[in-house]
Amino acid sequence: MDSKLRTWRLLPGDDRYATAMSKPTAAKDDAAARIRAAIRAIPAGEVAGYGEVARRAGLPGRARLVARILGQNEDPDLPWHRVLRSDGRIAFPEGSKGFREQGQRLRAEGVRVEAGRVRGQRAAATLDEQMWGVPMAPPAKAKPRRARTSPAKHSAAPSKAPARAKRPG
DNA sequence: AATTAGGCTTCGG
DNA sequence: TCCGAAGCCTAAT
Repeated sequence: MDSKLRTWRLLPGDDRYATAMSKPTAAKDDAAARIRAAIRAIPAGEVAGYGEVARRAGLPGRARLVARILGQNEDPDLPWHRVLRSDGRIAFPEGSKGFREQGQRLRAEGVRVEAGRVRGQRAAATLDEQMWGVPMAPPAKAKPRRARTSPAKHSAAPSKAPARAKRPG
């Protein structure tokens, strides 16, 4: 009864083959690995935003990828709880399992969490800020940073069809 | 192959 | 603080 079960493989010719082979698995694994590394690099008692983690991983603009990686993560040692939204709030829905756990994990490290928000450092925007605890100087405001998140469109309607506006915050 | 729904997002207004 | 729009990525149609 095992002769059939163990030997089939996905081969060229099978229509699923092209799909499987076209996936840039290596690149994705690499990105995921870097993201996890960036998260592990956040010291206990400190926090960082999704976007910041992405930046440190060399993936500017892929904040949501960070969220996705965390969602799939199975490594119990990964300090996922140190990753917050850019405004310093916990990303999970208030009252959810994850929300509570993240809050308690952070508090266990001495981080002040009030109403689902971290007080003190609003999810360090930069390495300097994380190391020094405070921005060295007012960031002026010039920050054309946002590669892929938020286009900073100051006017006019989209020339193309309105992209599906996702869930309201 | 193209499109859609959704999510641990983000920025600006 | 809340809301809308834009960009990212995956699984399901």
